[in-house]
Amino acid sequence: MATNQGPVYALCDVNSFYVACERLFRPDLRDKPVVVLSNNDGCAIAMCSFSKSLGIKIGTPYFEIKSLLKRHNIEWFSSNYGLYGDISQRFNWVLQQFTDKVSPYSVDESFLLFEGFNGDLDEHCLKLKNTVWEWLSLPICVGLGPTKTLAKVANHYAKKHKQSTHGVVNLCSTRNRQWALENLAVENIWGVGRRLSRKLKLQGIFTAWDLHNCDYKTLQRMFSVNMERTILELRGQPCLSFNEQPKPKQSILNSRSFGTAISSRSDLKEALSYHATRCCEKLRKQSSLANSIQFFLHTRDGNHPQVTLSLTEPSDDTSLFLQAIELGLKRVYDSSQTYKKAGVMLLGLEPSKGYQSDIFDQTRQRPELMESLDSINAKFGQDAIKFGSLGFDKRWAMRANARSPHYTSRWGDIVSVS
DNA sequence: TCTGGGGTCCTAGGACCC
DNA sequence: TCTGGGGTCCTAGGACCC
Repeated sequence: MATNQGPVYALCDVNSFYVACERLFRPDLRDKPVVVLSNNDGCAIAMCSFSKSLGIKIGTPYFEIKSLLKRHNIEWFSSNYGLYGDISQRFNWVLQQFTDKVSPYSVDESFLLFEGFNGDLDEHCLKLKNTVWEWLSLPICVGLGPTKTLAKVANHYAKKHKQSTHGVVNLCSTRNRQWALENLAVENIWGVGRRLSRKLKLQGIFTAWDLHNCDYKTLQRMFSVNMERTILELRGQPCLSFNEQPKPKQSILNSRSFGTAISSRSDLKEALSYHATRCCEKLRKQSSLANSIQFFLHTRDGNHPQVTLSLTEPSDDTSLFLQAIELGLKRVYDSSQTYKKAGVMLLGLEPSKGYQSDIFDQTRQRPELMESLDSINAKFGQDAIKFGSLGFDKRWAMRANARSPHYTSRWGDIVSVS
C-alpha cells in the first residue's frame, strides 16, 4: 500500500461522451455502432470504437460518411447539448462522492485533487470508475499524476490500454514515467497542437521525453511561457493551478451556421437577435454585466464583416443589446451578399453585484423585467416570452434531422416504462 | 453541393504619454 | 532643424483546448 507524498491530480474522462449519453436512454444501442454529428449535422464529432475503426474521425463531413453509415447500419444522431450538459452535471456529482476537490474542465472531463490521501489511491480510483458505470452507465478512464499535464498523459495510456490497465493509470512514481514519455509523440501532449509540434520537430524534438529533457528557458524564448510550463509539468513540477470554482467567463459567445444561406436583412436581424438573447441569458446566469457587444457575419464568398458597439454603461438588459444590433446591422448589411453564419459576442464583463449605476440614467436598468422574463422562460420553455425582433420564421434555423429526445429536460420527452 | 461552436491565454504592434 | 526611450493600454490575430 502506497502513501502518496504531495498532491496528486486525477483526470477522469468519459469515453466517447456524446455516444455514451445517447446510449444511456437507449439500451438497445449498447452494442450497436453510434455516431454523433455537430451542429447543423455538418460533421462527425463523436463516435464509438467500431465507427473509428472504419476510418470515421472527428471532423469528417457527414456527406463523406453518409453511405458508410447506411452500409454498416450505424445509428447517427444530431447533437443534443441540453442532454449532454445535464448528464455532465450528474457525472460531476458522482465524482464529488470520492473527493471534495473537483474541477470540471470540459463537458466530459474533470480534474480531481487528492492531498494527503491515506490509502491506496489506485484502488480508490478504480472504485470511482466502477461507481460511475454502475450509477450512470458512463464508461470512464482515470489518469493520475503529480501535475495536471502528467495526469493527462496517464489518462492517455488508460484509454489506450483499457483492458490491461482496467482504465486507471498512475504516473506518480518516476519508475514508469520515462517509458510513458518516451512513447508519447510530442503532438499528443496537452497544450502542444499541430502547429507547435511541427516547429518542435524541426528542432529535433519528437517525443514527450525529448521535450522533458529540453532547456525550458531556451524553449520559453523560442515559443512562449506556456511551453516552459509544459516542460516543468512533464518533470512533475505543478505550474497549472487547480480551479475549484469556475471563474466567471470574460466573454460570452453565441453563433451558428445557418441551415440554409440567407440574404434578407430581416432574417439576419432575427438570427442576430436570437444569438444576443441567448448571450444575455448566459450573462445574467453568471450575474455579470457587459459593456459592449460585437457581432459578425460570414458571407458565402468568405468575408467576415464585424461590428463592435459600446453601451453608455454596462448592462444585462436584452433590449439594449437588441437596439445595438439594429444600429450595427445598418452599417454592414449588404443586400447583394449571401450569408452563411452569424454570431454575437458580449465583451467587457464585470460582476453585476455591487455595480453602481449612473443615478441620472436609472431608467435603462430594468432588473425586475429581466428577472421575470428569465423565470417565465425557465418554467414554460425557451422563448415562451421574447422580444419581437426575434421573429417567428427562423428561416435560418440549423439542421438537426436526428436529434434524440430531451430525456432529462422536457416533460413530454421523459421515458415511460410500460 | 454539403466541413461546429465556445472558450482561454499569449504576443506583437500601434497609439499615446511623459 | 535636429533628436530618445520607456511605459501603458488596447486590439487583432494566433495558438491551443474540448
